[in-house]
Amino acid sequence: MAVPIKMPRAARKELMTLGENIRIARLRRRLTAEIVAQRAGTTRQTIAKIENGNPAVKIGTYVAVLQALGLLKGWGDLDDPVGEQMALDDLPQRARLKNG
Amino acid sequence: MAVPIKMPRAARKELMTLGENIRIARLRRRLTAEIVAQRAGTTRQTIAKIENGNPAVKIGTYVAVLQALGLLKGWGDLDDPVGEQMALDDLPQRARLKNG
DNA sequence: GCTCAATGTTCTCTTGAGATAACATAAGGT
DNA sequence: ACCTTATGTTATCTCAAGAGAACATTGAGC
Repeated sequence: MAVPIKMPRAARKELMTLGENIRIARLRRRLTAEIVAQRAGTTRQTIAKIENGNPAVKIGTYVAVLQALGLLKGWGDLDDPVGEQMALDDLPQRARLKNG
Repeated sequence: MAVPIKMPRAARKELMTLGENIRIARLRRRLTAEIVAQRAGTTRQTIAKIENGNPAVKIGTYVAVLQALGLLKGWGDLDDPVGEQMALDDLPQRARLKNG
């Protein structure tokens, strides 16, 4: 197997958590990797990569797999602690750093 | 720009939501795409792809970006409705479909 | 414990993502 | 309004992800 990409520990851990959760969800539904792969339009090898937390998998494949497991809805909603302190109206379209 | 990969509507929409949320989080922090790209070890073009919901971006890059914005923690925790009805102890290591 | 399907693992080949650079456009601050 | 910089956009090139196949291993169910 290809050597996993170099990544910060925390990031790697989070990906492994996500993969493990996906595997658990799959097994709870008694679905084989092959079946999920077909539904998601990919291969079982890629399903394995996802479940192992391989960072070199396209987000589109992840989303397709989540959808195949019925876990997609609301997935894109991040809750941002900073957001609670700042209205959307105050957002600039661009971030300006120095002197302009 | 390359033509986005064919995907189910719901999946595409969820990705666009995630990208928009990432953009909002970035702007709230007054960070340029360039800065976030540097922190995440990628380029501003890829940041743009993420914010536009392009499904052909590696999950590792997403995770790095989320980390750069302080949004990583807990991201890999999916809540599975099915999970509430089934203990982890009952999980098989493999999913068996037919007669074995 | 036997069987066979599910998963692990490795290989080759093709394709497209991502880096880099260059230019165009537009928003923010003064 | 101006000027600077952030972002949009496109093009080229490289390299690895992903598909597909083939074989090894292991677990679920009988």
